[in-house]
Amino acid sequence: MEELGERKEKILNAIIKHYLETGEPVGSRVISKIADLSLSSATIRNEMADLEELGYIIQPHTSAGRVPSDKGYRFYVDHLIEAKNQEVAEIKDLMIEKTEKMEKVLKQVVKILANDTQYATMISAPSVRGNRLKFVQLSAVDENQILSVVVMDGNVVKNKIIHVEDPLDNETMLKLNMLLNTTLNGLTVSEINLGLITKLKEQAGIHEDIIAQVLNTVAETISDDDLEIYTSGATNIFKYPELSDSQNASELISAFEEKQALKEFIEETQSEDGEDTGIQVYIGNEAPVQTMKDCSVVTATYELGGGMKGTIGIIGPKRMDYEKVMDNLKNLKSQLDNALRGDLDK
Amino acid sequence: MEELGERKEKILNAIIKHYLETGEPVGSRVISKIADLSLSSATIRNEMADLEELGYIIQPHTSAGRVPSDKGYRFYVDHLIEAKNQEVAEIKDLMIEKTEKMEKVLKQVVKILANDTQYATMISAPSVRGNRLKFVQLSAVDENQILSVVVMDGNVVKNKIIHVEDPLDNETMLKLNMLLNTTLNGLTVSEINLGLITKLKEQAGIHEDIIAQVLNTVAETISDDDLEIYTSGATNIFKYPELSDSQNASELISAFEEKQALKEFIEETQSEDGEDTGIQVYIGNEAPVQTMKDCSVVTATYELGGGMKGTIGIIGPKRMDYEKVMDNLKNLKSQLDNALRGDLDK
DNA sequence: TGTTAGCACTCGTTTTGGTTGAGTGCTAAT
DNA sequence: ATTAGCACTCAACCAAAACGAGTGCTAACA
Repeated sequence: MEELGERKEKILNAIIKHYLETGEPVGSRVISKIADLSLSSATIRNEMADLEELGYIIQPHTSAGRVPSDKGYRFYVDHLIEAKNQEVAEIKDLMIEKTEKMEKVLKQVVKILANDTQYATMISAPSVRGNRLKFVQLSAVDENQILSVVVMDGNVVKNKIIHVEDPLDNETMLKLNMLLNTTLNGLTVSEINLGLITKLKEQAGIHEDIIAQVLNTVAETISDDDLEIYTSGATNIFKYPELSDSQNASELISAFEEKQALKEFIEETQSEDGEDTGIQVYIGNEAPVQTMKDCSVVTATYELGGGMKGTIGIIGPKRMDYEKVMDNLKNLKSQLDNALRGDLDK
Repeated sequence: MEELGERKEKILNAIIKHYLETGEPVGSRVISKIADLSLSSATIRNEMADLEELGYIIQPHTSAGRVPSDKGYRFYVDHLIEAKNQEVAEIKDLMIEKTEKMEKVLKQVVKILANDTQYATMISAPSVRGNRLKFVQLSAVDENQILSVVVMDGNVVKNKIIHVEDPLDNETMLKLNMLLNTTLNGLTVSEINLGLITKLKEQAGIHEDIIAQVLNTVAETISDDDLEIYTSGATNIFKYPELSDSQNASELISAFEEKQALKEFIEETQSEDGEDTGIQVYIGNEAPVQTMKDCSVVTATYELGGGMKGTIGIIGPKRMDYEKVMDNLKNLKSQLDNALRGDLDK
């Protein structure tokens, strides 16, 4: 990337900052008044012409002020990160109650975040892929129904009703439970391979269909289409005119409703290893989802140990308040860590 | 309600029908051509003037055609219901897979419905208030954690992790399980009164806190803020210009996101006993929620026996295709009945 | 050589005013 | 009671004009 020179940088920064606030194209006069470098509008104009040539800013039409380009935003954000990286994120307490259901925590978090930032937000539950089985139990609910309960590390509980033709006597039930627990306990899902399954079924004898259904439950637990995503504040989009012309808004909100696009995002996010901070910024077309080409998306990945990863994301206009958003996310990231971890071993 | 006279009725009907199709104010000429009564536009004009005076139609501005008022729609819908009541709803098979999770069925239904009608749709899971306890079980997950599983009639399963200071020995656990099951089995939640609770705790001795937490889980199961609502097609709103000016659309979609308003709706719906068909139509201000004053809402209540009730709703513009929507709902209502009932005892 | 004042120019936005046409209400004829 | 006819209304459309924010360029200046 080209070297800009201090003055140009300052001007570019001023332009972007002002644009972030107003959302209107910003002209040379404004900058000459605002920026602490005392220069006339004419000089600024010259510099702006240069900046435009370099691709950092854009003139929407001949006689309008300038607007940051994606490249401009990128510059801004990158420098922001540089500047911020040293600082320790100041942690205001967001009052996450230590409620026992992760689902509730997440719903609460995403709501708070949306409210606080006034952007659209999403959060994915930590994927339990690679998570360990902790406890399995079958119990007879009535003659033809067996309830299978599976508990994974992190207290993710999954249950399923299994239908059987003939009632199981107590003893068999006990034996099956024993078998399942001793065999599966402590395993990750990926460790349950075909050999193991065959062995299990063999030992279960005539009840192999039950085993199959239990394993099915386990498989479901980590299935990808089950990746839960919570969203909030989708309608905040309407607060930003550049996003809210009905065509655009409709698509965006649709994406939020469907959640399919969000999943793609989260996968992308988690694969692309976010540098040290774990925070990533996608500006405009950088986003892996076409629908969001007019937005910026800031994501953070949180981890719970044992490879459980989740993603928080904020979707807003390109002129979002990156500083605030990134601080917020950093903050939340650590709090989430605490809250959920605390939850786990409490 | 005033008597209209056949001719006025015919004209009113023609106006509304035409308006439903086009969404444009309809003038006297159009009606004189369309309606099978051969009258000149002038005559129609006279009649229209009358209808306006009676409040069935409205002139948006002096030199425009007429548009149905809420009262007009109401007239139309009421007569529609009268006419349709005799007929048996024709049942096309919607291919609801008999998957075992109610949640999935509902999500699927609401999606199909939204897709089919092109309106916004919602569905509430059948409330288990008044539902019976079928099975309770505690099991030790590890030293400090006990998993409590509660199964209600209709196979609604709820679980909760309970934290304890000291591990429980096997025997105690067995005793507690026995106690809980014998005492609670077959009871509805409202039947679990204070006396019972005290008695239970007494018998549990030092483990009364565990009992308390189990009961808590039961209480949560039927708590009102837990009333699950699934929605789909909220963005269909954008398809109807009269609803999609950004102010309106934002509020509406917001309502869909928050779901609070929808809850109010569903409560209203279920209390107000929908006549024989179980289908209700709210036009404009008839809706109990202010946000929807420019919409019409059609709801149907489905029942699963044992007092479990759920509500399906369709939210669209006032000029929605009532006929289609009501047919659709009637249809779905019965299918849902089958699918979920089938699910229950399968 | 870098900065600045001045000025002509551009171009989107807003305002204005005129035209159009669908639709009405009223009146008089049928 | 119905209808033809006509004057009237008014939102919608369109083109021309006025506006003004902002530019690029040039010439003067430190």
